[in-house]
Amino acid sequence: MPELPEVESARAVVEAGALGREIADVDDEDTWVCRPHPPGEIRDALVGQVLTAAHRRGKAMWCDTSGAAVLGLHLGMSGRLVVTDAGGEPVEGGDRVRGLSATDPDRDPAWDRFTVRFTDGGVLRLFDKRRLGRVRLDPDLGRLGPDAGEVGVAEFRERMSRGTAPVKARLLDQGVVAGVGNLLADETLWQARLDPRRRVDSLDADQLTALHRALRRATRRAIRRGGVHTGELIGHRRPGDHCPRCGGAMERATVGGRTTWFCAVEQT
DNA sequence: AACAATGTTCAGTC
DNA sequence: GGACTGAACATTGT
Repeated sequence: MPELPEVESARAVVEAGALGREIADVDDEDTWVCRPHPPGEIRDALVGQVLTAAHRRGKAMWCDTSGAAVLGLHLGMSGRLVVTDAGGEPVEGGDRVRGLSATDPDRDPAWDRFTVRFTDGGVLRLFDKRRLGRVRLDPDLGRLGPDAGEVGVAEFRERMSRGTAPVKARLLDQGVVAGVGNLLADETLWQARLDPRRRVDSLDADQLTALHRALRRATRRAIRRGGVHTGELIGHRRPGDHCPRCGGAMERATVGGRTTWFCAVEQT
């Protein structure tokens, strides 16, 4: 699930429910998710501290603590954050679409990959079926581009137009602009009526400006509505589907290594 | 059973 | 060295 909008939801949940509570214990035994930290290293850095702020840039999220550590959280392909209060009730915050309640049958505890327990009985957990999420101390954010929902038009044009890659591949490059995933990229390119396979050096200034506007619109709209799966193009990504705007056949391709759906009539 | 999956990274190849 | 591509990563769902 997680692209920028989902991560923003997760960040809001942490901000609303996990700040200022003393950390009693941490389960960091999953050495794959917590690599390169050996078991106990993250726990030792967090126990006795409180989280003081929750930040996000693109799909990267991190928490400041009262100690020296910064806690980096990445949801990967399928990760979600669940914060529960002392009574085990999930904290509401940003995830309006499918909250994972404590009683949700979908919430197999075997998929808890990282857990922070607070002294008041509350819990913050990373729930991740595919285990591609990542927890680490002092994450390196230096290679991330500006956030996709915040980047200005001039900087966007300058960063996007460099090189010769297909425009979708460039959108997915987190070092160019941070936060765009496969679904948001398809949605954005569809809104901008651009062929995902087009090389960035073939785009003129007007098209780059339109792409910027489409990206910010799609990103902010998805945040507002609770996720990328609220986009207009979702549900039109199967063989035989049609463009919700013009009715033309949706076409499938592989661009930037990802399955790509676009309207072959309108996206040129 | 084979393949795709909303992400990142690393090994290759220009 | 930079830009770019494709496979690998771990696991689940179709």
